[in-house]
Formats: sequence, C-alpha cells, structure tokens
Amino acid sequence: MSEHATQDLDTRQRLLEVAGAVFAELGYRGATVRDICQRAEANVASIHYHFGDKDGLYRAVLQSAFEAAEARHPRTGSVDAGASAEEELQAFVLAFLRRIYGGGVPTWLMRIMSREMFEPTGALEHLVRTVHRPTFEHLRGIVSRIGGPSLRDEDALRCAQAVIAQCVFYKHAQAVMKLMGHSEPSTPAEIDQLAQQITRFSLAGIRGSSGSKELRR
Amino acid sequence: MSEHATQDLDTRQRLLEVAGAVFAELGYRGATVRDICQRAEANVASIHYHFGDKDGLYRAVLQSAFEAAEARHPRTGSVDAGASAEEELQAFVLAFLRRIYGGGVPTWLMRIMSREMFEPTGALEHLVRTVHRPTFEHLRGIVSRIGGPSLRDEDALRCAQAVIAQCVFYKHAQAVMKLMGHSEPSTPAEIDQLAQQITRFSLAGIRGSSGSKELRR
Amino acid sequence: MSEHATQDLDTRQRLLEVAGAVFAELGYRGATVRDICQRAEANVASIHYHFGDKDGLYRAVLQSAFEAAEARHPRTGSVDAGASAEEELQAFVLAFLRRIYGGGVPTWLMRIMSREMFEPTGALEHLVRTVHRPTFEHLRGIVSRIGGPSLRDEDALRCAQAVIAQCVFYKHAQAVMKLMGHSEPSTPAEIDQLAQQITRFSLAGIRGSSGSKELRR
Amino acid sequence: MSEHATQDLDTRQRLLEVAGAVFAELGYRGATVRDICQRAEANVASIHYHFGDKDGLYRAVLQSAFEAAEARHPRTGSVDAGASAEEELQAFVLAFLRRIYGGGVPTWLMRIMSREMFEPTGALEHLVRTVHRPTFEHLRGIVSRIGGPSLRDEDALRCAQAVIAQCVFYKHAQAVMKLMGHSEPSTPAEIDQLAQQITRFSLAGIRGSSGSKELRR
DNA sequence: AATGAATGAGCCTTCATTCAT
DNA sequence: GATGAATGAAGGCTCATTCAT
Repeated sequence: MSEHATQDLDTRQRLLEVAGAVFAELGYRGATVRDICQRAEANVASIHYHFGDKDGLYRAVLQSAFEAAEARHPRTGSVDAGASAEEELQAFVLAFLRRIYGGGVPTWLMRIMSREMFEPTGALEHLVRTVHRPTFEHLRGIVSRIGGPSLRDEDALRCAQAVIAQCVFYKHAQAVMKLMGHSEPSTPAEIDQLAQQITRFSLAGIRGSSGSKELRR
Repeated sequence: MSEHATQDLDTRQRLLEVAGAVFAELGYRGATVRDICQRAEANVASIHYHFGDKDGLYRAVLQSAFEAAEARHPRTGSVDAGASAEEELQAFVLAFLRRIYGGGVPTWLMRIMSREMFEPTGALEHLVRTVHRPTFEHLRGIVSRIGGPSLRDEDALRCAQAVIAQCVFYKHAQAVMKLMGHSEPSTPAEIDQLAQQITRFSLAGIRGSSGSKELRR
Repeated sequence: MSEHATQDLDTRQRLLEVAGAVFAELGYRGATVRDICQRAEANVASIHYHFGDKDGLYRAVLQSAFEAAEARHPRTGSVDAGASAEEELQAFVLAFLRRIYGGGVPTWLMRIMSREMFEPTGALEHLVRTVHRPTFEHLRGIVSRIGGPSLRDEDALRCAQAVIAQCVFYKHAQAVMKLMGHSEPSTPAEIDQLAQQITRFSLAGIRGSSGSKELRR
Repeated sequence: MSEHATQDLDTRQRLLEVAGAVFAELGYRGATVRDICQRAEANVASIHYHFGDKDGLYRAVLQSAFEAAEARHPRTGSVDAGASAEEELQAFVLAFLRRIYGGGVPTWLMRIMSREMFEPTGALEHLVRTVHRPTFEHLRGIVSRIGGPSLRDEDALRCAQAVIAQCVFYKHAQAVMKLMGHSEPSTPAEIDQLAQQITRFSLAGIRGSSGSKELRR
C-alpha cells in the first residue's frame, strides 16, 4: 500500500468510482465485474488483483465512499451554544434532510444504503457503528431535553425514531410515493419547508408523549 | 372436472407458495426456478407451463398473495358508527400495525414488498392502485377531521405521511434497528403498545400542525 | 381407418394441412408440435395420437401431399400420337416447368422437397421411386430418340440430367438468383419463354453430344 | 506477443474448424455449441468469448473458410493468352467442377453453402457479392463470345445459367441422384469426363441458341 | 503489476413426449 | 377419442473466477 505507481492507484480509484455507480444502478447481483471493468477501462482480472473478489470490491466501495462523505459533511446541525432544545431539533432535522435529499451524499451511495437496509452484506454493521448510532443518540438527547423529566426513556426512544422515520420516509417509500404522485423533495426550498413541517409535527408529538397516560382504549 | 383436484391444482398452488418464500428470501434475481421447483417437488418446465416464465410466476405470486391477504384482513380498522376521529386514528394505526407486524400479511410477502419498493418490477403499480392509495386516502380523511379546518391540505398530507412513516419504519429500517439493538415489534402486546405511542405522538403532532404558523424562519 | 367420426378426420386433416405449411416455413427442426397444434386448434397430444410422433406427422404430410399433387397433375407433357421426339421434348420441358413454377405443386410442398434434397428424412426415397425415376426415364427415352443411335447411353444420361438441371436450377439456386437480381419465372409467359430457351439449348446440346468425339484436350 | 501462439490461437482456430464440420453435418439449428466445444476440446464459454454467440461463430466460420478457399484456388480456369472462347469455356467448366467436386473447397463448406441456399442466414449475401457474381459475369463473357453478335443478351444469360446449372446439379440434387444410383463425380477422371460432356453439350447449346428464331410457337 | 484467454458451474427457457383422466 | 398437466433432457448463454504469461 506504500509504493503503488501512479497508474495503479488510478486504476484502483477508477474501479472504485465506477463500481459505486454500477452497484447503485444495478444492485450487487445485477452488477457484473465485466461491466465495471469495461467502464473503468480496466482488465477483468484487475478486480481480483486489487480487491480479491467481487465481494471485496463491494466492501471497498462502501468503505471509501463513507470515508469521503464523512469527511465532507457534518453529521448534525450546528447551533449556537445557548440554543434551546427546540432550536436544536430544528437544526438537526434540517441538516439531516439536507444530507439525504440535498446531495450531501451522492445519489448512488443513497441507493446502495437502501439496498443494504434489507439485503445486508456486512458493510452495514460498520456503518451503523460509526454513523447511525451516534447520530441517533444525539437526537435522543435532544428529544429528552424537549420532553423533560416526565417523558419516560422508552417513549423518548420512540419519539426519536418517529423523527427519523419522517425524515427517511421519502427515501424509503420513494417508489410508492412516485406512483402516488408525491415526488421526493429536492430543491432547497422544498427541503426547508419539509424540515419545518416535520419539526413542528414532532415538537408537538414529543410534548404530547410526555405526562399522564390517560389515552387508553 | 370434479375430482382431479388433488394433484392438478396442487402443483400450481405449491409453486406459488414456495416461490413466494424463495423470492422473499433471495430476491427476484437471486431466486432460481430450479430451486423453486425443487422445493415444490415439481418439474422445472412446470413453471413455464403454468406461468409462462419466471416473470409470470413472480407476478402471479404477488397477485394471488394479495388477493388472499385482502380477503382475510380489512385494510383499515373498523370502529363504531359514532366514533370520534381520534378513535378512528387509533383503530387505523392498530389495524395497520397488526397487518404488517402481526402476521396479517405473511412475512415473505412483506419482504417482497420491501424489495419492490426500490427495485420495482412493475407489479408495484397495481399494488399502489389497489391497496396503498385507498388506504392512504382513508387516513388522510381522518387526519383532516382531527386537524379541523385550520389544517391546510398540504399539511394534512404531510401529517398522514408522518403517521405512515412511523408505522412502516420498523419494517424499512429493520436491518439497522436490529444492529442497534431495537428489534421490531412482534407480540400482540408490543404491537398494542407501539400503536398507542404512535397514536399519541401523531395526535399531538396533527393538532400542533394546524392553527397559526408562528414557527417560521 | 374405416370408422373415424367426422371430427376425427377433420382434426387429422387440419393437422396435415397446417403442418405442411409450418414445416415448409420453418423446416423440420424449426417447426414445433405445439405451434402446429395451436394453429390447427388441436391438442398437443393429438399429434401423438394420430401420427405417433413428430416424425410420423412429417412423413404423413409428405405422403398425403404427394398423393394429392399426383392425382391432380400429369407428370409429363402429353403430345399427339405422331409427335416427333423434338416436340415431345418441348412438351416435357413445358409441363415440367409448369408443375414446379406454375403452382402445379403448392409452394410449401416445393420448399419441403428442397429441404429433403439434402436433409433426407426417409420420405425422399418413396418420392424418388414413385415420381422422380419414372419421370426421368421418360425423359431419357426422348433424349435417346433425339440423339439417335450415335448417342451413347452414357451421354444420353448426362443429356437428360442436363435438361433437368436447367429446369430445376431456378428452384435450387433461388436464393442466389434473387440476390443477383434474377427472379424465378412465375407468370405463364415467363414460363413459356423459359421452356423455349431450355428446349432450344438442349436440342442443340443433345445433337452436339452424339457423333464423333474429336473435341479432346 | 510473439510466442504465446501455441494455445491462444489454437482454441479459436480449432473451434472454427470443428464448427465448420458440425454446421455442415447438422445444419445451423441442429448443431449445438456444446457438441462443437466438446469436439474441439474447448469450454462452452469459449465460444461466447471468441465469437460472441452461436451466430457470430457461424459467420466467422464462413468468412474464414472462404478467405482460405479463395486464397488457395483460382475462381476460374486459366488459359493461354491466345485461347479461343471455346477453350475458355472448357477451362472454366473444368476449374468449376474441380472446385466443387474435387476438394478444391472442403466438403463441409459445400454443404454449408447448400444450406445457405434456401435457409439464408445473411452470410449468403456477402458470398454472392464476392464470389458468385464475379464468377458468373466471367462466364457470361465467354458465352457471349462463343455465341457471337447474333446471340441476344437475354439468351446469353440463360445459356450461362444453363452451364452453371449443369455444373452444380450433382451437388444440388445429390440426395436424389444417390437414390437413383448415379453417384456424384469424385475422382479426377470422372470430373474430367463430366467437364467434357458439359462443355460439348453447352457449346452446341449456345450455338443453337443464337441465330434465327424459327423454333417459335 | 497487469493482461487476455480459458474455465465450469449455473441460469432461464424450450421441446417432444407421456401420463392420468 | 381427446385433453390438460407433467416430465426430463437439452439448448444457448452469462458469470465470477483463475491460469499462463
């Protein structure tokens, strides 16, 4: 790893980038090493040289992609030191939406992640540890502060999940939404508006989830 | 025509059931007709006899599965005639959760639907038209009634989406949740509890989404 | 074969006719029993009932077709009792050409015969015995009479073959001729003209083939 | 690039040769890639590697075979500069016969060409342009010179066709001839003799076709 | 470090044929 | 006498992978 020639790194890098796009477009199974190599103008055997096998390539694609995305984009919205919990939630939601709908993460990476979601190939575990869990714990803290002491931990957990659920919904249910005529937000204005709606809904939801439990069947 | 049923219909039916499980487990691409036929103890050619080709089998699986699920389970919760909108929401959420987490729809069908979500094969369109859209419109009506006249249509739409988002979240994000230690609800008690949490959160959220819009930038 | 019901003969007959067309169009290998049965609106198994197997059907098609063609068309031109050998040749060529180019034999039968020519399936043998050989012997007689005693038997044989060769050429070499821009004769006028050209050429050829053999290298 | 020839080119070449024989024996449809690969001691996939698919292999077989045959054998007989048209015809017929009956062109290539004749696969077109047409035009020139100015162009065309017809007859009608007891010429002596008979017959035929047209209806 | 050729397992599909009514 | 369902043997093709340079 120390002494590769210029061309080598180039090939490896090209392979990585092309493979990302192809995996996203066709899925792990649908993608063929031949196709990838051809588009990357590399030899068929080069994949096995650089990555061992198709699976190794896939893992490498995810790893490198996340490292890059990680480096470029803050995971959570940044707010002033003295901001209220409500303002923090607003900032969190906005930052989150911007990352997944606003191009903060390349489209093809989003697609691959969606696939990983229920066709985990092992790459997901690392992702959860380094990205998802910290993000989620951060949100849980915000929720707890909003809900106050009367919001039980269990309910705070659900509330945090509810916030995430709303944020990722348009990604997850993309195909259905499109068929129903509701396209996913893409312009900054749409994202801003959605962030406000989610924040407002969730703020009320969190407050409503704390306190007495008289709402029984 | 009366008594040859034992074998004649059996093969087709067995194929349908086995194929459902296999498609769910391996995906459309990953599933092989050989595997399906072997498990169903049928000949490889029988698939092409009964369904034309692999694609035809897939479509038939979805169609028949939905017809069966449809027949067995009401799409929306039923409530007394004079029920309040709040009670309707509660019933809707509970029925919805029961269908997707409580075995109302076979697990393998759920998996297939998840796959369809971002790897649409054309079968999704029919599904949306006959199942998803009516369900969603029903929910939207409930939300509007809860929010009252001061809830703009646009916000009602988002609120309804928020409810659905919370319900399906544990399905969509299944893999991540599992890795984070939060397993999806499965027992009736867990489902009931989740339904109450979602309902409570959403009720407050809907109410908070209507009225004056002072929370603006 | 004595007591078939109306429907039976109908099915059998329909099968025969449809099969003829299909075999001609697609060849023995290219034709499928399913296709034939479907076009004939008969069951897949009916072929095996009536003809044993695909091969049996093929043989039956040829047999019945030839019997029909045979019954309808004289094999050789008929001439007056006192006609000269030259007139007989003229009549022979004209009748021959009319049969193969003038629709005397159904087009599809001609195609099948062409195939049989170098992909013999066993049906050809019968054909040669009952059709080709008698025709050829008839022609040989005419040639011998034209050539007179100085035409050796061996040369008479070649001359007769030369006549046949000219007649069938446009059938055999059909594909090449079409590509070269020379289409096969089809109208009565074209056939008449061709008959005269062949007769004239052959008459001279036969006469030139008899007598002394001074033309050596 | 200099010395890996032993195996590299061998597989492709072996495939080409074996495929030629198999296509000739069984026809395009009848031949199977499995069979070809087995006989060539190559892998099934190698065909698709080298030729794309079965069709590509077929085209390659024809192309390479013709290039080889072309290189080895002159298309028309060569004669002395001052040779008469009659001598030219003699030379043409002899060369032609030698090519198709004397092994000038491999037997299997002849069979394939025969098949192409009425089961054209598109390869025929190229063949006609590069081989058949030039040969035919050459012959037509000879015929015209023999017939002199009184031989109309239209009749010259037919005469040339008559010559070709006689030459190819034993190929085209091979199956029938065999069944009638007349085997196709194979030894040099038989070919020589046939050439003389055809030349003699045709010479007389051509001369008889020119001049006054008293033999009309 | 990199390549073009070769491999073998496996995929979907098609076909003629037979079985049980 | 006739049918719809079932069978098993191929068939063409594709793929990830490895070999020999």
